[in-house]
Amino acid sequence: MERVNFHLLEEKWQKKWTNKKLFNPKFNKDFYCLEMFPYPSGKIHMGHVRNYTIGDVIARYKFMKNFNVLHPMGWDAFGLPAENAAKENNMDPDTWTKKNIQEMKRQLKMLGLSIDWDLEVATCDEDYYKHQQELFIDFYKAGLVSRKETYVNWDPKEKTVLANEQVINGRGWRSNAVVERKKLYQWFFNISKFSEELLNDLDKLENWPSKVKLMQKNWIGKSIGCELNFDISNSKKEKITVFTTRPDTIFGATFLALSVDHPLSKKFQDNKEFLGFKEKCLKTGTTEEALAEADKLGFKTNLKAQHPFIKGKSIPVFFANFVLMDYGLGAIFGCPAHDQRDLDFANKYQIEVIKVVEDGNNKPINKTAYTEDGKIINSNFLNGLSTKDAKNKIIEKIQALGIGEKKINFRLKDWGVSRQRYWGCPIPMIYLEDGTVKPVEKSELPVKLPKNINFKIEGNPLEKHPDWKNTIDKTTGKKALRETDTLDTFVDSSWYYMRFCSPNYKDGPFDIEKLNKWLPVNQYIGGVEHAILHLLYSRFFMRAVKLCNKKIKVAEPFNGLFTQGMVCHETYKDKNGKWLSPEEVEKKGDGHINIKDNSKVKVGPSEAMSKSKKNVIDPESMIKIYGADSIRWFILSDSPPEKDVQWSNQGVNASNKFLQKIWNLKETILNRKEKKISTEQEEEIESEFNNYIFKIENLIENFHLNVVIANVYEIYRLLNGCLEKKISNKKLKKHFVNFMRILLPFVPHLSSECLESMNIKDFSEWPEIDKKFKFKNKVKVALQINGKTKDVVEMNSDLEEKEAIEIGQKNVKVTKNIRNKKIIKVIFVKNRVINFLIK
RNA sequence: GGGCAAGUGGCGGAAUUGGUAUACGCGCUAGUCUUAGGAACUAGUGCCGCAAGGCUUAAGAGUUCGAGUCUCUUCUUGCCCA
Repeated sequence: MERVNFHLLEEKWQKKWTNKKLFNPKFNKDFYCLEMFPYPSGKIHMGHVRNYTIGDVIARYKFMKNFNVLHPMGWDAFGLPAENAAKENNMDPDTWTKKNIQEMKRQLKMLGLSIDWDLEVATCDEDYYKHQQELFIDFYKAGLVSRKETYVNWDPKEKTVLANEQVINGRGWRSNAVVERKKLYQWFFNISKFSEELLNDLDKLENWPSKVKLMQKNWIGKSIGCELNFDISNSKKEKITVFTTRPDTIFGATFLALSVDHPLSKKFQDNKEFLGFKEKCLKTGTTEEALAEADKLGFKTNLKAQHPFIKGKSIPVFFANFVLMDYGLGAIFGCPAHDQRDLDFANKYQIEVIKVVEDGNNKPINKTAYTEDGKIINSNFLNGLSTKDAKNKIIEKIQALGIGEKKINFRLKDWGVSRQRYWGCPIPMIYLEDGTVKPVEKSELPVKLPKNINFKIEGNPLEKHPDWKNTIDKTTGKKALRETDTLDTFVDSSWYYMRFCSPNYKDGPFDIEKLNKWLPVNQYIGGVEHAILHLLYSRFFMRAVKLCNKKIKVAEPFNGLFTQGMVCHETYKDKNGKWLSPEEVEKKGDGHINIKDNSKVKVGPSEAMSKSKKNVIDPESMIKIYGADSIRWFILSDSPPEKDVQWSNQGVNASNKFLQKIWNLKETILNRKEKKISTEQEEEIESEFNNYIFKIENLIENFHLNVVIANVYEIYRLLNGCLEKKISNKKLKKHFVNFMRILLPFVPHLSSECLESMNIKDFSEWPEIDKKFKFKNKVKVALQINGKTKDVVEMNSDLEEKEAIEIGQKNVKVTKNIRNKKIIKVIFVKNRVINFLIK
């Protein structure tokens, strides 16, 4: 049998698809299929292969189902690695990025993806970021952008601001340096204006994984609470207003804690001890986790607050490191018995602990706070109520007394978008000498990045540039300074799916008509690591854009979302504990050896492929050995797409062998001698084949791609078995052609070649289900005695109860079991089960 | 600590959603052929048992004619939040 040359074949079909512009939209029903675009790091990795293969199956399947498919690809091209490369290799970030894009594009093309490359965009292109600057200005004018001085997570090593999720255990995710708090003027997108909407509209996203929706819900973090005023007994002018989500525990309040930035701190600005304390606080990160973990530090003031519901009770006022100015009001009341942080603090500073929620034991609260719900005690008029009822009652009371009011609080804060970096989209704002801050005129866009930056100088490259920031305000002719921060790269990726609808549009970020036509994205596919921020920011952008332009009809950017799992591989360590890559390791007998010196290798657990652990398999070298189709086939075959998949060389090898067998089957069918024909046998096959098509359609629509592949193996067996059956060549060829059509989204090169050699011209048709054969005429029915299956027999489908039971009763295994016993009852489930209950 | 998933052969995993548990693939075993290979083909492969048969979906209970699937308890693992 002829060996398939996968390489020649794949090259041939890739050329054909490109030349024919096969993937430019042309039908009527629209389908927008989008995979998360990659960061151009230099080479594609297996995660990309998996992501884009899944997307390609969906896109090609929809294309064959006569949809007009939009399937674009682009590059998330701004970001820090380009700057690091610039530092290390003295290379211009632009050149470095474009080179990587070329390389990765070449590699992606080897996979034979059905991408319309005419739509390609890179976020670092002037043509892209120009429009992003327009959007920024539109948002600014619509009141969706603000400039605020806030604390940021400052990475002292990278000299830049980190987002909360880039801080891991108090350290920078990349640099591993201890993160500090630093006050900076920052640009913000006012995403919190949409908190309620972003939360409520999650319910409308029916085709999103509920896991992702839950994560977003928790991230937005809506909580109901109230503000409450405390009088200061020894300073009549002052009042402290706190925010709390637990007003029901007010009778357990034994201290107040203020943020070091609270307005009252001004009273202590000459107090050396306080200033020292404040400095200490800045060493703590700003994440909730860091705050909870940190040692609780306090600075006791001489102020005494008056408890609003216990006459004559005064409680001490502290400044504390775990209270932040930008959450709530920067002031809380501490109820140590029912909040762990408060309890840790109280234990440290010998503050009274009063239990006000019944915890089911009579012991006093010691080291662990009781944070669950329960019955209220020790609380005067709240006694006996549940926490929930007490919350309502106390809020009512507080409002009636005019000492506070009900407030809804969100965990979601405004999105700080300023980054002190070069390789990003310049923020199109200028500062005049008189203090005016204003956007750059749109006619002056884009604000371009300067070339010839010296990356050896520390700090913000745009700030350090000799003259880039000097400019002139177009309208007044006055001297001005440019904003030298660039935008967070999450901004770039928050609207690229909009740009794809009209990537070459010159008069704005997008052609609104096209935007309305294509959005929302029907199927978005990517890693679950973007479940929160990227998706939330994109949802914000869609709303912001809609707010700025009433003609836009789209509410949510992504209708369907699928999050795929990671690609994993075993990890290897040599005798010295150093990581080894799979190429340096060989399997020998039961163990593994280092090919360098035959020494034993320690095999670790399978983990997500990562450079640091060296457990990486390079897609291109795999394609060079096995061909793209084999790689595509394997990466889909072994695990459900939403779960992690284990890379296995044996698995790829098996995929490759199977594809070769398909080719051989085609050759055999083409050379087959005509057989005698039995209509009955032909119909049986026809019916089975129809069942498979029906089944596979459902499986693809539900992303059970690994099960599709299991079914394909069965179809192969079915067709292979047909060779010797009484089936005409014509019928057999027809089935094989349909088989190839089912396979086309998965292994497009091989199927195309097979279809061509069977003289098929149109590859864009998905096989139709012949309703006549949709359901099997024979079914297998389980015969049970007292619920235990004793035998399985074939019966005509849809047999009525009486007839079926009669057949069942004659079955040998059944009669044997029934002997000497009485049938009390028979349970009959059509086409499934006959269950005899005997005694 | 809280929330959400999940737990099925030696391994990756199926199971039409309450109706044949272990499909399909890998691996393994035996055999055939050969230009002796990391090829191809055939058969076998959950556990116990010579067999008839019995047992089996992390453990235990419950609902049901019938439970991998539903309910409760316990254990383990993963993810997210703290």
